[in-house]
Amino acid sequence: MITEDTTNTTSTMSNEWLKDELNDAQQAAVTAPLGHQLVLAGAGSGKTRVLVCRIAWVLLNHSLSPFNILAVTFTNKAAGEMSGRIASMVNEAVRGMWVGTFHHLAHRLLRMHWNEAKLAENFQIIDSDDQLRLVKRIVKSMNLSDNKWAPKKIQWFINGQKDLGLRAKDCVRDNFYQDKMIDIYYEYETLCEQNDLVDFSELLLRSFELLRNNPDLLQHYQQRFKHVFVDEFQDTNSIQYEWIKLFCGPDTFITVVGDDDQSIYGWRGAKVENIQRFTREFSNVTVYRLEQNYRSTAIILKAANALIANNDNRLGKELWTQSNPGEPIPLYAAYNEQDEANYIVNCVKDWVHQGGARKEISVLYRSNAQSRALEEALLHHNIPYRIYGGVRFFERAEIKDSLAYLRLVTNRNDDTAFERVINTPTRGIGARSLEIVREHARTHQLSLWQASCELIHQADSILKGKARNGIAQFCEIINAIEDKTINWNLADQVDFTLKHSGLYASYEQATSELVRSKLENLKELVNAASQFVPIHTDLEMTPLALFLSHITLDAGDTGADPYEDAVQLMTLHSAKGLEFPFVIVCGLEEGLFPHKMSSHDPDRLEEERRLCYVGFTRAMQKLCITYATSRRAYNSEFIGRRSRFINEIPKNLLAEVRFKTKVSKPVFFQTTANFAEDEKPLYQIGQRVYHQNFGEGTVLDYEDHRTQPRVLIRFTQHGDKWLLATISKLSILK
DNA sequence: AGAGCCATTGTTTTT
DNA sequence: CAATGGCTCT
Repeated sequence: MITEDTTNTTSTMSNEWLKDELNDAQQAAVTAPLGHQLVLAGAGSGKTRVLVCRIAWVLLNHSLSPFNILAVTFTNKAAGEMSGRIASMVNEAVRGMWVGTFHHLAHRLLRMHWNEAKLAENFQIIDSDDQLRLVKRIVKSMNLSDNKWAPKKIQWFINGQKDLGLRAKDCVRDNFYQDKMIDIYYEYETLCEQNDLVDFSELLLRSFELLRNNPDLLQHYQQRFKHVFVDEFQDTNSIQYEWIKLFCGPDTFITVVGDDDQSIYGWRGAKVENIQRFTREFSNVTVYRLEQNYRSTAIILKAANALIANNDNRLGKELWTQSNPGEPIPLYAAYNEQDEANYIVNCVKDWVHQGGARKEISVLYRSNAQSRALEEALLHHNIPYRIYGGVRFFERAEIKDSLAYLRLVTNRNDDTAFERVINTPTRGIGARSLEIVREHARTHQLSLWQASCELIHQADSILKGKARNGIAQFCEIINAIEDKTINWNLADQVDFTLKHSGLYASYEQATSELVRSKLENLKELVNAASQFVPIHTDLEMTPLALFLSHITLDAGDTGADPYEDAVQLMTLHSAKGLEFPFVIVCGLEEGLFPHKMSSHDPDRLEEERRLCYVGFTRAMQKLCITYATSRRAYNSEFIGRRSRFINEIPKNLLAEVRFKTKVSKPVFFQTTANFAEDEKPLYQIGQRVYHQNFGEGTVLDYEDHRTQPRVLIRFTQHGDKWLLATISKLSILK
């Protein structure tokens, strides 16, 4: 049933390399006798190296083949890095080894055993965007107001239940509110079944049930996997824990690696307690601690340690380093978010002036919305940058439209895809005709596709004229794409779909720049298809089906282009597992970081602090932190205090960039305009001004404790200058 | 049927 | 303030 390479290809290496490359603690973990292991690995302590070496060690010294290894990570990046490093260490080692994210491996299981999992062979994976649409449709069809029953809340609820391993039938009905939620959950389950759709949480839950309900299968995998490795164990949720536990048979050893101080996914169900639970539920677990940090300078590490020491809920661990102290951490108090962004731009310029590369710099922020001010500033100064997260490529509307066609080609029962593109581009099918199709589908228990086919072929169809032609045309398009391109290569297939669906044409007509970019995106999709190399070739899937799965599972996980020298912008969450020579953590204000949604609850506050800790510990040589006194949120601007996290860093590690201002009496602008004495504008920090010789600049500071009041202005072209306030002629820019 | 306008509403983090 | 959704007008 399962055919894979079982040859043992690993015996060419000696063990000497371990002695040179690893410190004592690392060596102990790597060379330990077989058994259950818990490795508590602090940030930058060589966690991945230990994991990789341990796998290599087990292969070399315990006559196991790669076939016996299961290694689970959270991100594709981590999985890729792991298999790459193992491969370079042990010849050809990864063949037959299962290395991947929870979601990938679960997906793989379901593809291999779709029948036992009670799925259609051509089931599709939906992302959270599709999921939300589905929930919206259900809420509407149940005649519930989406004010009271916010689709996002319901989506959250459903995923939460699935993460706990609960089906709709297992949920406890405590009150009216939950009752309704569970009803919707039921509807959602049915809809997914009918449409052969599987969401992210479903991948895990379904594959868990698959193994639990099929003892033969379970036994097969338990015997196959002699050694299981789990990375970032602090981020596992309930179902993932159970999932892992299932794989561990009586003869399976398991190694988990984690750091309780870096647990930042509690909000989506991750349970740090899984670490302690692991030591309880698996017998004779040996605990290893990696506490020497190799990444950061001593000052950065001290700051991070001091910060995290404020958390009560810790397993306890103090990182140390032999590195040199490095520079104190610059702390910049910006006037507002623009000033903050400009300061960051200057940091980038300085770094580059000193011979650094832009791609060595990462700017980290709490929420995606913060990227805007940064983008504007970087754009304005022509500094190449790259944003991770935010609106991802495959989430763009035009791409989703294209994918909907491809999904229908793969599976006609995909109603979500059907609804999305039945009238995109417009072909004369309105809400009324669509409702007829929906009604027919509902009464006859058909998919929308099947209903359409029946309706257009009935002699006395309720569907008339234009709409009927439109639907018939649509069905022909889908069928034609499949018939014609069935043996074509993937890129041509996608290209033909875009042509034949009319999507290309609909964007080609328009002239606006916005629409042009959409056309570019479509071409980029074809390009992505041509670049696509299927990995799991052993699965019996068409290249198209593999491509579609790949897109939903790997969307947005595009790593940095090594040739592109761009500043890296990302949230603190997506920075986990990465490191950069120069890290800037911005927006350290109460209410933003820690976020106000988390400030009330002590547990969630600790998670915010861990997030900050993660941010600080990404830095290798230089760390810089900033906050803004005033920040434009949605309607108004709000004045924030500096984050408590800043105050938790010992003063002597910080270098405040600002000068102390001593203002005893108002200081006025000398402007080019003629103002009456009493209406002369006051200097304001953050104010944009223009100087005849120096051009545009921003007021950074002012002081009047000397005989002459003076003002510090940061000019875009000429850098920082102190000017005499009453003499320099400045005009105010709005 | 479709475009465009107005109003409402939501603002954390994501595999 | 932006983005989405619903409504109206053509």
